[in-house]
Amino acid sequence: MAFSAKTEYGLVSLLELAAIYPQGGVLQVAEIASRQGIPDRYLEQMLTSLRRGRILLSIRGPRGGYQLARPPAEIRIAEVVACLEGEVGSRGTAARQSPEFEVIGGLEGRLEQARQAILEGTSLQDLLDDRDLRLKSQVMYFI
Amino acid sequence: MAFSAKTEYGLVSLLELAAIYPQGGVLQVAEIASRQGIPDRYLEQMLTSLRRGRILLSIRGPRGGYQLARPPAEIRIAEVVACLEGEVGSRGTAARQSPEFEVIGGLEGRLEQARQAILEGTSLQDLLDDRDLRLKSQVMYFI
DNA sequence: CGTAGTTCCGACTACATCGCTGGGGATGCC
DNA sequence: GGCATCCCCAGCGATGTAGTCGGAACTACG
Repeated sequence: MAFSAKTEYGLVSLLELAAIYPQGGVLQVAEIASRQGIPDRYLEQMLTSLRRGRILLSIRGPRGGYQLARPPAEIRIAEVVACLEGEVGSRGTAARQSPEFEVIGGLEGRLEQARQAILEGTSLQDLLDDRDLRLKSQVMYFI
Repeated sequence: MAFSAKTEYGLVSLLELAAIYPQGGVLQVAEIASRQGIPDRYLEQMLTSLRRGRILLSIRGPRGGYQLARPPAEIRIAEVVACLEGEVGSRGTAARQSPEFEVIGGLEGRLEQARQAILEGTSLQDLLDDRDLRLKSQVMYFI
């Protein structure tokens, strides 16, 4: 898996919220959790992270829930991923100081860069379009 | 870090061996370990994995050691990485079966594919060339 | 105003993996 | 035979991951 469970759970939740964003849609933790088969008390933490990262807005009290803070086209996946799996102090051990380790470090840099390019180049809207395409073809297959 | 310590250690060792491959070079675990500042008993395990993956040959007894099984240009980094961080049964938890999870899975697939393309497209010789370039510019800076 | 439905916050546990160490065995040159 | 080297595998501490829990804070509604 390229993503941790945390990241996956957060992303599917954002997808659900993105799908109903035009209607100013709000969903509760329990709704998303039960529909996606995710432990709700766990999902809670991801949505809290996303709120702190200003990707979600929360509404407290009865009839509360979460909604996107911005339109799906303005939410880059890179931002979401950073928000969900960031928070780890002192990334990695200080790289060794030999030419060989430097070369490997360069390769790692290129890998990270390629990954980042994809995540930066993908918006929540893109994933939503992907989902709608799948749903549509699924329906046509059903007919 | 894009690589685990295991993978980094294995790669720098291969780089050292690649540098002396034309002379049919052999190095011992202890030599590589001390020069790169790696715990030798740990490095031993990586080199054993690489031997099992037919990337290294080993010579036992006094004046023994390890050498590349093939020229550096014929060793793809993808193969090395797979050999070093593979060995984990049942890759990841079975992906959930909702359209949203499938979309995320697709994104993960694209990420893995981009990573794999880089690792497949890079040979040990490429990294060696990179290292030689760094060494050369380091020397010129020294002068 | 009270209550019930929610989000919010932080602590806790169980388990796996990672980085590393250690004990001995096998092999082979001298 | 002795020593240098690789070989195999067991275990250990620290860290991270996935998930659980108790309860406080907030707020819509009757």
